[in-house]
Amino acid sequence: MTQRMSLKKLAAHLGLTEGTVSRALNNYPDISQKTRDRVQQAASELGYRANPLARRLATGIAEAVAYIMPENHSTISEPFVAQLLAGLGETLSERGWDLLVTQSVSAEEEADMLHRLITSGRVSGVVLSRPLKNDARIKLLQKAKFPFIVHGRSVEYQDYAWYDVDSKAAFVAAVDHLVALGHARIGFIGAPTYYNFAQMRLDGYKEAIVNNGLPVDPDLIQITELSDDGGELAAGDLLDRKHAPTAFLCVTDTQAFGALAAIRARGLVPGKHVSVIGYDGLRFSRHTNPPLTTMAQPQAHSGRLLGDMLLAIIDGGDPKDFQVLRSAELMRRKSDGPVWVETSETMSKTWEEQT
Amino acid sequence: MTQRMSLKKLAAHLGLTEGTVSRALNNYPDISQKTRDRVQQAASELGYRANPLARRLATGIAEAVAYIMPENHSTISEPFVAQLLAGLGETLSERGWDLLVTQSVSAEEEADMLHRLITSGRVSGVVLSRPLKNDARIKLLQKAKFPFIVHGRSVEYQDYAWYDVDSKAAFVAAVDHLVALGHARIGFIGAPTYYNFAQMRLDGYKEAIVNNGLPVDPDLIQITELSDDGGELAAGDLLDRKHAPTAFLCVTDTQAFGALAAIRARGLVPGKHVSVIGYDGLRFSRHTNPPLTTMAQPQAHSGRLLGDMLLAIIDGGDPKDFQVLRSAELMRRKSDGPVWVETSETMSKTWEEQT
DNA sequence: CTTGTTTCCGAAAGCGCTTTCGGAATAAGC
DNA sequence: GCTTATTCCGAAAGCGCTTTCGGAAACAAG
Repeated sequence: MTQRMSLKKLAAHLGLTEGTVSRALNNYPDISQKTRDRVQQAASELGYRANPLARRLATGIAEAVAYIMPENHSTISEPFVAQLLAGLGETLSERGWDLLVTQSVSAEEEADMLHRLITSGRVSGVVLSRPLKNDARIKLLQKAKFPFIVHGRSVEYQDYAWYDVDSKAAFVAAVDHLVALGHARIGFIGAPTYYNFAQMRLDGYKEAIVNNGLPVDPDLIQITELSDDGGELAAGDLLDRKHAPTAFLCVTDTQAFGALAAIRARGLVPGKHVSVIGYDGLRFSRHTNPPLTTMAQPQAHSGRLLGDMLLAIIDGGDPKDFQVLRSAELMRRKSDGPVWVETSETMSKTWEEQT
Repeated sequence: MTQRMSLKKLAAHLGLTEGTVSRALNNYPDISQKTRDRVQQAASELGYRANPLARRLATGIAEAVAYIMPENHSTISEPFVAQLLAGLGETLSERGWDLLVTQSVSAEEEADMLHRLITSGRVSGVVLSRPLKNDARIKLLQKAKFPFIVHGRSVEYQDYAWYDVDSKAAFVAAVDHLVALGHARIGFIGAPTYYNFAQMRLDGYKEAIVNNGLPVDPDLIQITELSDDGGELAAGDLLDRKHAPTAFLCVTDTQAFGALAAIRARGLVPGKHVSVIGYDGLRFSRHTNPPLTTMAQPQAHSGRLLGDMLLAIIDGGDPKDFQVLRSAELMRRKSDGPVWVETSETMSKTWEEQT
């Protein structure tokens, strides 16, 4: 362990040329089996490992992939990035590749950052997350013909690879579920619709409302920020109105946490007086008060899956062949229930007075 | 944008030598101000950016840092890795450096992985997290004289850089708080003590118990896994005993979630019949039932801090000069309260019957 | 035994940058 | 005006590996 082993030293030790040793190690066909074995054994005995930087420069293959973290890290909105990174890292390490993590400061800066990243040669592929409705990053990557995959879908999703959960269908199911419970005034707590996932969930909500013969009431739709506070504010606002909704559908579990808080703060009990359903299926959601009913997305091996798909594309696969849509499932806990029927006594009272 | 700009082309364009252009761009003193300006302007006009791989190979500086993710990603035990990564990434990107993320499969493999990582030249520094009591990784890095910083402390923490929260003191404070509320039988729900943080918290607990003139009862100490389920099992076990504790101290908020569940499952109300205090101060903890009282650690800019310290060490700073200890604060919510005094009626009844 | 094939390895040119060294050109010193 | 210092740039040798090309040696074919 005096000095790091180098190809040159290995070659000298074997009485061979650097080029020959290199080809022997990389299983070139023009090396006899005998010397190949000799070289590989010596390499492992001396603990030789090619310097990745040198190899990458020589081959032009970065042997690394970048994960672009979504912004909004100030909220608890990213409970699964650790899981996703673990999965990604697992796939990559099997190939000996590196996983880079980057994060943009602003949206405009992000395109710039991404451009620098892919032209710098540091990575051979990119995984994007939480795409916008009309995402400049996707356009950029497509134009550059750079391998990438996106976690989620943008509006036009024909031509690139993605992994997503059908949250529109999930919201349809959630609305249907609530309607079946007798709810007719269902509040929607959403996120800015430049996020395509927010748009899709809103679409699902509206579609299902209509299909159930209910009116789409714009007053019942609140767009707010992706945090518990956002959810609390939005739900509170809706609850304080004349015709408060009897149920809430939230775009994320995190917002649903806030909605629960808003309901409790008004002396009502979630799941009894007012229902709320979240989306995500965070492990944590079972601990809320009451335990949150939510549309759980299968996030088990999404990291691995994304990694495998990206590698396949880097290897020359057609991105169009890599589009997988999973579906979410209603995980019923305690925050939903039949619409609260007011008794004759309580009929004329306000919520507050009922406590 | 036909072909990526190279030093060679830039040099040709300027009628200069590659070496000269390189030195001009890197502000070497042996380049006249005039040509330096000329070069730098041309470079920015033509959008030239040095190829990082080539630069790294030539200089021997990896311009990258690795974050070793803690294992246990199956639990929700790592809610802040996203935040930490964001902070780290921010610091690094200001310098144009990369952030690598790796994760080990097994503990033994980790030492190997780490050794390969630091000898491969891919990174200039490493940030470790959640050190074990006697951490082989730290020894390895020290022996190799490789720049690193650890998030948390190991047993011997004189000679290297670390950032940690004084969780021992936090547990002393928590015990004092509970004792002041009249609690004399305080259960401790801990984690395997090969994690040094688990050991330190246990030490704090024991020390405070003794200082308060109470007996350290081994039966009150449960070591379990770092998850909500672990906490629930451990708390349940304790609650079902003859002399159940009147309060729980949990090593993490996540475990505390489980403890709350165990208490509620037995028809008791946390914060009234049985107190529980967690540790971490997760944002999420305000949403439990009831809202969790916890020792909140300042995790605001830990990522940035770790990054800055590591860079300073890489720049030649003495690791011993980079040791910062923050303290946690009691964040009182609703899961703690004075010890439950049984009335004469309930005196002889069991917990279950009281509901 | 010659000619034509294969097999296998050496030589050398990169990959795109950095950095040391030496020397021409210019400025300073007397 | 000549010597001694400075200033500034060119030349060249790496960094540690890969990959193409050509040719000597070994083999097969006639």
